[in-house]
Formats: sequence, C-alpha cells, structure tokens
Amino acid sequence: MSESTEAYLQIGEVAERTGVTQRTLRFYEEKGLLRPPSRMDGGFRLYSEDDVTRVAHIRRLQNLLGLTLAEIKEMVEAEEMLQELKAQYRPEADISEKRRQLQEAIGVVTRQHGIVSQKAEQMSEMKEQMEERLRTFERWMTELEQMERKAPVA
Amino acid sequence: MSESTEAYLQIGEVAERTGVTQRTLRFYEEKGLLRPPSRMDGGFRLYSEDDVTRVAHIRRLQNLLGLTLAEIKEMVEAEEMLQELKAQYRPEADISEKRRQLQEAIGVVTRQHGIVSQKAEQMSEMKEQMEERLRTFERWMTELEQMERKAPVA
DNA sequence: CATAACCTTGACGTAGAAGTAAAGTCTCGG
DNA sequence: CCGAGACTTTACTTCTACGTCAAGGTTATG
Repeated sequence: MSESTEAYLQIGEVAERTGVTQRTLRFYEEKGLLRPPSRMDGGFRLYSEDDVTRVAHIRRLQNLLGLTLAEIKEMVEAEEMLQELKAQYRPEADISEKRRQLQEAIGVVTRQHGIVSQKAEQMSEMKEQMEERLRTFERWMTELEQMERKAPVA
Repeated sequence: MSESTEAYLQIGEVAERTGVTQRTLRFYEEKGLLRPPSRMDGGFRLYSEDDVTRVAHIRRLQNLLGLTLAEIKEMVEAEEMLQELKAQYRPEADISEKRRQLQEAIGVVTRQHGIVSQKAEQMSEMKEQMEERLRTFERWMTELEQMERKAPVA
C-alpha cells in the first residue's frame, strides 16, 4: 500500500552490497543480464532492491553452476517473463496467452532443475569418494603410528 | 600379474575417448596437469589408461567445482604424491617421512572435501527452491485451467 | 559557488583456457 | 619405398569476463 520507501541505490552502493564492482554492474547491463536501471536527471544509475537480488542470483548461477553469462542471460530472461506474469495476475488478461507463458516458464525452470539435480548428484558422489579416501588415509595413518611405536625414529 | 596388455594410446585416441581436443591434452601437459607421457621413437606421445582417467578427473574438477587449472594442478599433484606413497607402501622407507606425506595428503583431501561439501549443500538449497517454484507454477496452472473451463476461449 | 566524492562513457588491457594455422615429421599399409 | 593420414612444435588468434585508466559531467555540502 505504501509507495515503497523509494530506496533507490546508486551504483556504488549496489556494488558494495553485492560484492561486485561497478564495472561488472555496467557490464551485466551491457550484456542484457540486468535491465537498464532508471537514471537521475544527471544520468546516474538508480537501482532497486530487486536489482540487488538479481545480481546475487546471477552470481550464484555463475559460482555454483559454472554457467556462462550467455546461459545465465537466458535463465534471467525467463525469470523476467515470470515476474511479468506474476504482476499481471489479474483475470482480465487473455487466459490462454497466460497459459502459454506459464507453460514456458515451467519448461525453463524444469531445465534448470535438471541441471542442478544432475550436478548435485555428481557432487554427492564426489563427496562420498572423498570421505572414503579420508577413511583410508586415517587407517594408514594409524598403521604408520603403530609401526613407529615398534621401531622409533632414533 | 600380467604385464598389462601394453595398450598404449596415441593422442588422437585419448582425445576421442576423453572428449577433449589434442590441443587441450598438450596444453594440460604444458601446464603440468598431465605428466609428460612416454613417446615413440619418432616423438609421438603414448598415453596410458591412467592418463585417460586423469583427464576425466580434471574435467570433473573443472565442470563440477569450477576450479581453475592452477587449482586443479595442486590437487592433481597431491594425488600424484599419493600414488607414490601407495606404491612405496613397503616398510623399508623412512616412516616419519611417510607420515609427513600422508599428513599432507589428508590436508589436501580435507580441503577438497570442504569445498565439495559446501557446494553440495548450496546446490541442494537451490534444488529445493526450484522445486518449490515448480509446485507454485503447477498450482497456478491448475487455477488457470479451471478459469478456462468456466470461461472458454470463445 | 567551490570542491570533494561520485558518476558517466570510451577505449584499451589482461588472465585463463583453449582454437587455429603453418610447416614440417612419423607411421604404416600396400 | 611411398603416399595418406596422424602427429610434432611454434606462433598467432579468440572468447569470456571483467580490470584499468582517461577525461569529463553531476551531486551534495560547507
């Protein structure tokens, strides 16, 4: 109901809060990963809280899934569409059109989910292997220690 | 017990089987990720099955964990050391030296394990979020379908 | 209204991880 | 022994994801 505290952020603030550089923010914008933010009269960029969230999201996709910015762009665009869909959630609009959009959104997220699931599984496997290894090492270590007790270092 | 069928592989074969290019194999060698393989008299590289495994391992570390080749090199070197340690597992050698090596190996794998654990956990979170989303979408979808039944498309 | 702090675009630079091309060498089946 | 195809090294190029100036415009504050 409130006009939302008009808490617009300049690029420096966003940079600080997201942990990326200003250059990176402009770069993401240039690449279509962030929508061009609004501007002050003088031309300074004014970001919203949403943009901060977006950047965090982008970074997660980068770091966790190792996706390229191009791939991330696709995802982010789908999310975009989704936001619109959400905003337009009034019954007036064309229902079958909404169905189509929703269908597409489901498709995108399903694909994402597939990627994440697969990676997550491989991760778990890897983790298992490492734990197995560590157990082996610990065993060797105790063996070595016993040998040392029998024949000390001199 | 058998001399192992001497199944040496040329670079082209290895490339095909690992899915990386010949260039990449030479590049990894140059960067110290693969030990220089043996050669034919004429200079052609001769790889072992082990090398194939190594490449697969490197790729997993790259794709799954998103490590740089430099980081992977460290890991791979630790594994190397470990292999030696395993091979030398005769009681003749200096025990305290072995202990030291083993200690180091444990350190390396523990660090790796930390990375993997963290990522795995974050992945799971992400997966959860996506599933949550999908459920929401499905709900919307059924709502839309009901609306459509009440007011058909024309 | 000066001035420091912040921002703008533009252009060029860089590190990582290969791709590609060139020019020559090896291997192996016929 | 010879030619096709596989391989060698060297060198240059590409692509991604930014970093780093440079030169100037804007905003907030005393």
